[in-house]
Amino acid sequence: MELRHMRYFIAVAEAKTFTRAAERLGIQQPPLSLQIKALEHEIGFKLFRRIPKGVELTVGGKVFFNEARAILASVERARQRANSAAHGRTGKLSLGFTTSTITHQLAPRLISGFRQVYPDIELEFQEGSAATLIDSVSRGVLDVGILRTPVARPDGVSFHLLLKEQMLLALPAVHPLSAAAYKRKSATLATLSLRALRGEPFILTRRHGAAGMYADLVAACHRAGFIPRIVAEVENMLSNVALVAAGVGVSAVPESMRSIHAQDVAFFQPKEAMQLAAPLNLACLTNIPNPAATRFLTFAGCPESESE
Amino acid sequence: MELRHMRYFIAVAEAKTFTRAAERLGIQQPPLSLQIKALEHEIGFKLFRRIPKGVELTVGGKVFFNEARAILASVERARQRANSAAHGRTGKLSLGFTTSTITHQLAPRLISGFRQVYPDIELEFQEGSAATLIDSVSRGVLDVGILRTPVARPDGVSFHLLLKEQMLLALPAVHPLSAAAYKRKSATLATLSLRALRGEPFILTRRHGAAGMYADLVAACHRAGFIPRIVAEVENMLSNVALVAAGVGVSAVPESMRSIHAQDVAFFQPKEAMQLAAPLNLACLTNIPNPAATRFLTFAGCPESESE
DNA sequence: ACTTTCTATACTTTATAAATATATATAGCT
DNA sequence: AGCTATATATATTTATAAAGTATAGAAAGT
Repeated sequence: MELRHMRYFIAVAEAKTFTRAAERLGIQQPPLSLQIKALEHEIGFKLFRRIPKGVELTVGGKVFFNEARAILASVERARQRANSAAHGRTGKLSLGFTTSTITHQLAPRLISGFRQVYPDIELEFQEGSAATLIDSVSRGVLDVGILRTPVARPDGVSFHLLLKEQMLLALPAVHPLSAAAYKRKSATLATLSLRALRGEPFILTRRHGAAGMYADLVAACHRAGFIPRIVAEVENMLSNVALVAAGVGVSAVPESMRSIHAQDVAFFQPKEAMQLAAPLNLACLTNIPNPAATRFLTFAGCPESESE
Repeated sequence: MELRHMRYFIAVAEAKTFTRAAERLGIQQPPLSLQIKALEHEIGFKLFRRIPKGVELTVGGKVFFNEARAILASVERARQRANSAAHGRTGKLSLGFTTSTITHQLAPRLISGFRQVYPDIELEFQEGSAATLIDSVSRGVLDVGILRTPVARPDGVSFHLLLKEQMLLALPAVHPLSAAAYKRKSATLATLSLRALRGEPFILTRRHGAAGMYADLVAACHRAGFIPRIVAEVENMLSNVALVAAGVGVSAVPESMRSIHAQDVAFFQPKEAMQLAAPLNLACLTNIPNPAATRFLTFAGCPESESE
C-alpha cells in the first residue's frame, strides 16, 4: 500500500464517482479504477459498492475512509514537525555559562530575548568552568557555551566574540587612593595607573582551568614594572569583588561587576586598558548539528554558520 | 511522498547504514540512496548526516523518524480496523422486533448469545409492527427485523424462517371446557377441536398492518364450519392473553405465550394445528450491506448470504 | 429503442523504481 | 605515506508498474 492509494481512494469516496475523482486528481479514469481495484485486492475487501450512477462506500470503506484521512493529515503534520525541528524553530537547546558570564547582564537579556522569539525551543542551562564548557561543547553534550577566554581550542570547536568588556581596577572604598573616585561628578570613571598599585596586596581569580584573565593581569603588572603581591586567589569574580569590598586587597574585574558591592568598592579605569580586556565568547561546534543552536548564534549576532 | 519512502527511511535510520538497510529491504544500495535523496529533496532538509562508517540522523531526521514510525503503525491499524468492520466483527447493527417476537424466549437468547460472540458490535434495538419493520429494512434504516408473518414482500427484502411455532387455543380458566386441561398429569397438553369453540366469543389480534395470524384464525374457523363471533380486537398478543384471562372470550395464541397468565388461562393443542402456525421470521435486505447483519444471520442459523 | 453516464477491460506508452557497474571518500592499518 | 576495507554517490541500463488510449459493457432516463 502506498499513500497514492489513499489519496486516490479519498478522492473517489468524496467525488462518489471514479470519473469525476479522476478529473480532480488530474489522471484518467481507467488507471484510477485499476489503483482502487489493486487496493481492494490488497486489503482483502471491497471499499466501494458499484451503483449505476457511481459508487458508494461499503461499511469497511467508511471505516477506511476515516482512517485514511487521518493518516494523510498525520503525514502532513509529520512533515511540518520535522521541518520545524530541522530549521531550529522547535527542539532543545542546551546553554552553558561560566559564573562570570551568567552575572553579566548580557546573559539574561540573551535568554529572555531568545525565548520570546523562539518559544518552542526548550532551553536547558548548565554552569561550569570555561574548560568544562568547552569540553562539553566538543563532546557534543552542550550546544553553546558562553565564557570569557577560550582556555582550550579543541578541533571542531569555534569561538565567537560576543563583546569585549573593559576591565576595571577595584580598590576597597576605604583605601586612600579611592578618594579620587568619589570626587568626580560625571558618570565617567576616574582613571588610575596600574603602576600606582605597586606594592598593594592583589586578589586574583584563578579558577581551575581558566588561566586567561589571571595571566593577563600578572602580565600587565610586569609591564607596569612590578610583580604583584598576591594575597588571595579566589574561584570566581564574585568572590573577588567581595574580598576587595572586605578590604583584603585590590584587583581588576570586568566592568559588569561595577554594581556589585558598589558601596564598599571604588572602581577606576586603568590607564593600561588595552592590556586588560575581558572578552565574552560563545563556544560551539564548527559544524553545528543542532539547528536551534544556529538560531541562537544568529540571534546573538554571530557570523552566519549553517546547520547541515 | 509515498509510504515506500518512509519504510526505506526507517530501515536506514535503524540499520545506520544504507548498505545494510538495503539488504534488509531486499533491494540494492543505489536505489535506496536515490529514494532517500528524493525524500530529502521533497521535504526540504537532510534526514541523515553522512559519516564515514555510515549515516546518523539529523535533528529533523530524528523527529521525522518518530513520526514515520507512528504513521506506518497507523496504516497497519487502519487496515485492521477497516478489515474488522468489513467482515462484521465490529460495527453497528440495528435489530427490530415486533411485540410478539420480543416476548418470545428466542429474542433474549439471540441477543445475549450474539453479544457474547461479537462484543464489538454495537447493537441498537427498536420495536414496531411487522409492516413498519419490513419497511425500515427495505429503506435500509434497519438491518434486521424479527417478526411473525411477512405481511409485505418488497423487492430486495428477504425473509428467513427462524422457527415455526405452534398456536394454542386459549380459554379462560373458568370456562367449562377448561376443566379438561387440568385433569392431565403429563406435561403434554390436552387437545381441543376448534369446532368445539363454535359460538364462543373470540378475541383477535388485529394489529395495524399485521393481517397474518388474524386471517389464519378466521380461515381455520371457516374450515371448521363456523364464522367466529368476534367480541374484541386487540393490538398485540399480550393484550389478547390478558383478555382471555379476564374471561372476555377465547383465542389462539403462539405457544410461547403459555406462561403468561397461566393461572387464569387454559391452553389446548388445537386439532387443526397444521392450519394455525405462528412462524418467527427474520427480515433483511437480500443484498446485505452491513456485514454485522450477515454475522447475525449466520448466528441465527439462516442460510449463508454474503455481504459484499 | 436510443442516448447518456457510469465502470471495466485490453492494450500501449511512459515514468520511475530497481539493478548493474563503477566512481569517490574516509578511516585504519601496515 | 600508501593500501585496504567499508562506506555513499553517480551513471547507465533494465524492469516494473502507473498512466494514457481506445473501447466495451451495464444501467437509467428520455
